[in-house]
Amino acid sequence: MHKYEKIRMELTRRINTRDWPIGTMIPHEDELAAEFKVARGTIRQALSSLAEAGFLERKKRAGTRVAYPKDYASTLRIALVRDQVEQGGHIYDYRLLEDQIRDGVRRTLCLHLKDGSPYQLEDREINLEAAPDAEHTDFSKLNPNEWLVLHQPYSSVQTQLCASIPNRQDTLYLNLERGEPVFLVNRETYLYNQLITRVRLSHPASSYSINIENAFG
Amino acid sequence: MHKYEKIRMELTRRINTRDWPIGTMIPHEDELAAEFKVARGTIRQALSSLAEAGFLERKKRAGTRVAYPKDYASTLRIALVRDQVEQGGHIYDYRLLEDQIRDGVRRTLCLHLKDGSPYQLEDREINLEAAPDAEHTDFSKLNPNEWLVLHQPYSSVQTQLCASIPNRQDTLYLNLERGEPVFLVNRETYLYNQLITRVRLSHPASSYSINIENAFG
DNA sequence: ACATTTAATATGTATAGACATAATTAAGTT
DNA sequence: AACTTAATTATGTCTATACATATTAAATGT
Repeated sequence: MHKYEKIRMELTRRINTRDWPIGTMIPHEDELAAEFKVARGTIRQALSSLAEAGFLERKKRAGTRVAYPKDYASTLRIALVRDQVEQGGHIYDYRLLEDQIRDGVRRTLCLHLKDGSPYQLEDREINLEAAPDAEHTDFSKLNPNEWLVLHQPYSSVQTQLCASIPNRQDTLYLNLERGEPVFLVNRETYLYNQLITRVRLSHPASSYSINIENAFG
Repeated sequence: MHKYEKIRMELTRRINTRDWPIGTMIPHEDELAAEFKVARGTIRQALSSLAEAGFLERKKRAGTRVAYPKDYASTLRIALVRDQVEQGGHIYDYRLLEDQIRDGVRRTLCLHLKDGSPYQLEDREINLEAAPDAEHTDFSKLNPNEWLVLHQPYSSVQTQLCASIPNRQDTLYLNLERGEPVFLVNRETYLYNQLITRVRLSHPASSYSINIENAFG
């Protein structure tokens, strides 16, 4: 184990146990460097990663304080649907249900299957002006999401997570129980302010959830 | 603007435009240092942050390659409910509906309001063995979540996001439309493998969503 | 007393060099 | 050909030093 890792562990302990209470200032980099008998750079590596994770707040001249936990910060990773399914050792498959071009927009409807059951319904629009290569691509073998992620440059993504009553398409394709809602992921992808693609991903609520684990040890 | 920021911007551009296609190796640190006429440490600052963000994969001896985008990584920050409400300039209020202790567990039911309307129903259990200070705290003025976050040490958090049919409590308190589902956040908080608290946060689907923005410029 | 200027200081950025480590490649052995 | 061992090399860690910058605290002037 490296020095900065040991130091980060010890500092994390002091924060978690409230030895260093929330809102209080902690010792300066030089003091900590002296305490742990390392160079300032090594202390900085530990402090910076803790600040990045939201546990410390650092300001020039003012020093470093234990952050007031305004939120539970955690890195959410929404994997490609194929990986989501195959990760659990299940069989992935998908079907291209609709595919049409109108007014410079290619619209696709895909059903993604897990062990043969509906897992995700993907309703997508691609702006062909911004992504001309997507006009003549065959999505019957490689799904639109995977193709876009591989070939289409993008620079920002907006994601919305919500619950919803199923729409007609959801009801038609997702094999929902009576009254079962859907979990929605709505996403817009941009390349420098130009919309590339907009997608609505719907999942049966009974068999879909996003799980996040967060350890500060 | 600092050198490493300029460099990171330029490298990001090369990745986004696929000048450096996905999966290919990029030049070594020393080569980039020579190209940009900076020290290796400065290049490392840029490369490390891009690797942290998931755009590059780095391995000793093997070098650095443009990462296959397995997922959309993004930092999800779920704020304290009070901040969520007040952030939009709305009025926050809450009511403690139930509060009882049984078998070493304190169970609380709280309704959080946004401009007087139900926003979140919080159904919580606190393990008093692990959090003895929570036994005699008055939650009628300071809500349990805020108290715990301020006073209770914890070291790991598990969060689940899902959609669901409302249960009896949800129906009773959340003023749901007919057939309206709820958006659920289930969370368990631990201090070194000891369960501190378990909470079920339910929100009316029609007025709640989690929004994430992600820019790589 | 108040506003303004100046000094002090903790963190931030950048450089240079040494050594550690993991993964690959090359060399040597059976 | 297959297996083991040694050399190579790009990234990772650590140190030491210098200067930049933002913010606070002190000094100064009116």
